[in-house]
Amino acid sequence: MTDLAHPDRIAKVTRLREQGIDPYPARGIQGTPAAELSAGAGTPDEPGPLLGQSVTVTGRLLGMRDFGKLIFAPVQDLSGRVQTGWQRDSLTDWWPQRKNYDGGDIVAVTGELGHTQKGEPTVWATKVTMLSKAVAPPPEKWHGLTDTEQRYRRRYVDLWATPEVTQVFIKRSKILSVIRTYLEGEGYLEVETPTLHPLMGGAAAKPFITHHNALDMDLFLRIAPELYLKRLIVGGLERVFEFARNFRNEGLSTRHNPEFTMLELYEAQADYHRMIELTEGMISLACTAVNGDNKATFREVEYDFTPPFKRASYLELFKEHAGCEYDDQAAVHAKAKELGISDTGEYPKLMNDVFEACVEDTLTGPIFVMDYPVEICPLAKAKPEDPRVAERFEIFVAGMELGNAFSELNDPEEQERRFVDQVASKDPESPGAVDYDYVNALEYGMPPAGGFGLGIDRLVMVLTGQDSIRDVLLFPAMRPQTQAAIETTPEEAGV
RNA sequence: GGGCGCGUAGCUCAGUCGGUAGAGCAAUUGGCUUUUAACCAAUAGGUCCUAGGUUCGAUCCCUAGCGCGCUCACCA
Repeated sequence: MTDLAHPDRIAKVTRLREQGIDPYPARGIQGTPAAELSAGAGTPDEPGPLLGQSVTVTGRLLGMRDFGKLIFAPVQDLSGRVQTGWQRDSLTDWWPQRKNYDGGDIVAVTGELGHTQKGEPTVWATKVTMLSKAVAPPPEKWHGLTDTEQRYRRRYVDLWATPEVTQVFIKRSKILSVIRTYLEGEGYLEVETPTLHPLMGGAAAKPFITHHNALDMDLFLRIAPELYLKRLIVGGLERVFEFARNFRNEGLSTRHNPEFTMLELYEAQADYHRMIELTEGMISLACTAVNGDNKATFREVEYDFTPPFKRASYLELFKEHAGCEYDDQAAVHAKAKELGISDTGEYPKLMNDVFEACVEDTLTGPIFVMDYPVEICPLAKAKPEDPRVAERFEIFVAGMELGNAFSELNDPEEQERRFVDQVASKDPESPGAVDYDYVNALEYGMPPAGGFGLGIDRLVMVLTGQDSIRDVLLFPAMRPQTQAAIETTPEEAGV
């Protein structure tokens, strides 16, 4: 037992057992959702279809009020709450053990559905069954859990103590479901690719490194599924998508969690224009699924996701906000200095840093930023009409990058050259070795293809109006709380 | 990693201009058959985040650390 278990409640567990009652019975009891009972009872003036029927409700006891010979005991389940009324005269045999029941306990209550004098739908109990005794007391009934640390650490309490939290995660599930259904309707195949990668690639980020004992080799937790999914396009699967959990060994913020979910999809014979169509389609559907229409309010600003979204050219945005041409190195260096951006010696990175500093905050969105300089797009195909830029877009909402797409590079020679350049780069986030197996895949011929990656967590933030990525992750990354957890090394844990 | 803020009962919070702490809810006991933040009375519950320092005395002041939040940096 931890010190959260209350001695009085532990004593009640013993008392229940002494009375021959199992406080943790093996079988559950199926009931009717609380919300259905509330609705089904109607009002005293307009009785609902369930009024007067014998019903059962199963859930957590919260907010009990004891009047001596009558106890009002609301029961909460996933659907909501319904009040139950326990009367001594209807529960004669059971009555003496009522004191073994506390707020937080999981119970089943059976009885006739009726109303109180004030018209509150109420299950008038003829039977009360303990399904699980809570030895830890619930949070304070009015304020609930407000300490964000406690909410994230003890989500198993937060979810029922803060009902809005549950709604966010129900919406997250709906968003995933709608996107999946949409893509399947477009002929896409959902696939799963490795999470343990022998080489890092498909994005630029610091990786987590782990070790496989039997193979005696280091492996990277994937930072992106991109190169595997494109291998499947070479393999002829034509349209594939994956809800990929990616891992990046970088800082935490309201927009960053070390593991996050990215939807990536690839479509043969498509280009980035087709990716725009899919992006607009899935985001609009997802928004409607959770908000009823194409509007979502995020950080006190309303966004409209009715297609088509705005488009703007990277080069033009650069000129407009940075005040110089993207390839005017002297001017860009001057601008970088003015903004206090450190120069790593890589001009394309510096140029893009200037773009991000000058432009990103202005991208209220939803907006597609189109046609990025080819130097910062190692996996994208150059635009035939203007080889200075790659056929790539990023979609922004609230100044936040939500997704990234391009017409995929499928020239093996060009790909190999760009990989070699990356490896030679001083950037510590560049891959350490060329992925020759991927080059080899391209040598077999990858059809022209469009690809797209969408940050699911950020999309959920925007669509559900949550300011922090932690509020859309059930268990956001936190430092371990207990000293024991900190001091237990992997070896001690038997790993 | 930098800056700012916070850390007191199971929960939500007061408070002590330095003399080892209180309220409400939760819990326990008693009362109450129509409440819905029920009510009334009583009881119990605290390493005041940790470790040093200053002091006759530290929960309070100082230093360091730990944890959390916000923010900046980082972030294809």
